Amino acid sequence: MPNATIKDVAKEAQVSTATVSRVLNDNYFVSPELKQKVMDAIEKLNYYPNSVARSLKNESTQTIGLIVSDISNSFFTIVNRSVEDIVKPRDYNLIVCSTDNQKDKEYSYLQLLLEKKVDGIILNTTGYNYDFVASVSQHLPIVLCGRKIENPFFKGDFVDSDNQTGSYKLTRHTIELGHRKIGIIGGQQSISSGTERLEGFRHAMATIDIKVDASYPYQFVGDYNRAQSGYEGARYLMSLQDPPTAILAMNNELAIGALRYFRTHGIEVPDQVSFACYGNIRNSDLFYVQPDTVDMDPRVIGSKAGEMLIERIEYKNQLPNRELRFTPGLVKGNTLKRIV
Amino acid sequence: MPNATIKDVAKEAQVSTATVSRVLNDNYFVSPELKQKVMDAIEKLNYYPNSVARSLKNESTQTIGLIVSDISNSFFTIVNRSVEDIVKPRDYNLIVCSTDNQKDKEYSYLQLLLEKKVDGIILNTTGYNYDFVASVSQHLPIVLCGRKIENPFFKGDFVDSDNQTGSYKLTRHTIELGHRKIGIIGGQQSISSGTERLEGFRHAMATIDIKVDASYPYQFVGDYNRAQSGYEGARYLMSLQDPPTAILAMNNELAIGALRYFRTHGIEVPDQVSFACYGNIRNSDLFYVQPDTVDMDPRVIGSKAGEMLIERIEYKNQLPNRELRFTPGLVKGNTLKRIV
DNA sequence: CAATCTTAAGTATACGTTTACTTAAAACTG
DNA sequence: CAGTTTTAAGTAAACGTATACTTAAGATTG
Repeated sequence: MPNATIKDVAKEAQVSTATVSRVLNDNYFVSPELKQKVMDAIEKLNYYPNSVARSLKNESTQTIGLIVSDISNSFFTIVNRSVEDIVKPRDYNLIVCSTDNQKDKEYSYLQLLLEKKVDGIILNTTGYNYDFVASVSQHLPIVLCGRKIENPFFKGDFVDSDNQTGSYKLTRHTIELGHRKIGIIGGQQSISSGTERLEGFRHAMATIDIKVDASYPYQFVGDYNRAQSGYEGARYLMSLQDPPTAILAMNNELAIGALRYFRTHGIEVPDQVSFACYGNIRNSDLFYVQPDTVDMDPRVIGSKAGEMLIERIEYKNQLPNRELRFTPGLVKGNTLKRIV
Repeated sequence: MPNATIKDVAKEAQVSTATVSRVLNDNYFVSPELKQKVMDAIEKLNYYPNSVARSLKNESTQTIGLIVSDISNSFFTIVNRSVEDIVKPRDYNLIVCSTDNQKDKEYSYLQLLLEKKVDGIILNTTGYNYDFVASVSQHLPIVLCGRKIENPFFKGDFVDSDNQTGSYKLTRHTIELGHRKIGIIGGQQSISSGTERLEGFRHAMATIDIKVDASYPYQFVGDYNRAQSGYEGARYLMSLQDPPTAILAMNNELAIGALRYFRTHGIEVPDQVSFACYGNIRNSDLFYVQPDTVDMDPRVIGSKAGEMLIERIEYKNQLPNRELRFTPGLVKGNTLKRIV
């Protein structure tokens, strides 16, 4: 037996479908007797509503898309969970998508969510589809998470840590510990956090008159989503003729790769090289060293993104663009050492 | 301007909606001229199909529900990703739900996915809603993941590591290293993997004539989803008058908690107590010790679950119940030490 | 108490698709 | 070439719900 529909319930209760619908939605007066009859019929037929039909009629799916570079990155894992915790009580669900930072995948997921008529999207964009994202944003509530979009026509919100300040703080701190040859393993420059963190680094280095440009020797551009690329960055920097005395990894994945390189190659941290990174690393309290980090809580970012998106949905996207930046602090570890 | 519909396209191309639909689905001959006109109209109006309407008509949403205890547990994070990678090419999407192992949450998510008319569910069940799950399984393809269901009427598949064997192997190995006082931090007994792993432990202990029952002193029942509970387990066991010489944690979260306890309380592993756990721990190669583990790859489990579910969907749930068990091996670390 | 207002419930349409059924014209056939 | 078959395209119904509109009966009014 296929599922009962509202018609079956109506027939069973000897009322019209309108009455059944009214009982279900409790948005119109129905006499107690009929209400009871409907309830009984629902019970008897084991009826439950069909959301698809409801969505078609209501033009709202109560579904939110979450597009991130990689849901198995522990940062996004927590973001995912935090968003879920925020939206579930408001009766929203999450469709989760990983782009692997590929333009095509992001594009096709956006298209798909559009077709699925999601009510809104939380997007950690690749940065490559800015025009398309901007165009989608005209009609669909979007909160960008961690990565800004270039297009001035973009409509929506943005949540992130204050990358430039965080990176500046971290670099300044490293400088104050006496370091001058400071290596950086950065992320893609197509991504706002990639450029902003580099910018913070650059500004801090400028305070000691070191110019960070194409000729800066201690720079490696990695991929935020591949720990392996942090590994390669560490190898590159440590293989230089005159290696840096400190290395800063610009996100958690890169940091994991770098630490892996150090460990597997017997490079003592911080005795042989100091180290720090942007962003907390899950369970790093159990690591063989405790990296000094720029604190960035995915929980807060996820919750805020969820809240902002729901607001935007409720206001039918009729809100000014908003930007929320969390100013990060430094968390002391034992991988940054003063040098003389 | 709201989105164009198939009617708008039909009008623009001066054909019927049927023709447009046929062009879209490419499932019926349409003359090249008309086809071109339709394509042009689609292009011009920036039309894309409405999945909700399509789903209503087709009775298929191309959506799969993934219900797990906690999506931020690194094991499920990887499962999630693996499932996504399997189902995406088949045009399925994932709605992800975390139950926190609570009966009510699982129930309401199941109900919700039912209403959303998902095409199938991958379920890491709490174990509490077995009757409901069994009843849902009659009509909707379900693949259980990691936790079996009691009800004999359940219809569907089951994927897991071979818990009993894995746990037996691990315990036997520990015994062979000379341990006799072996502590176990287990999971909920409402969960099949909880009981099975305990059972493997029990069998192995029986080989040295130690009976593991309610009176067994070195047992702590924890919560698979809370590392904190592994911490408490380790504290409990190490605080005993005559503490165990080895402790086995029955999943990755419990293991993390236990290691945390050891580390923060200066308990040397393996000198003061040996340790091992069931299931890989993410990035444990960077930990201060490398736990000996029973290998369990979430990638394989996720992929298989995805594949089996899709098969089950394609065969309209007309398949015998299947059970897939991965026989796990031991991975050597440095936390298990021979004692004399 | 006739005229008007209120209201509980029903009728029927719409949401955007897909497709069974229909139709008209073209292509065969003997 | 009249009769039959094929076929490209159109018409209209259906998926399950929500609700604007309608209706009939009861309540209210002067």
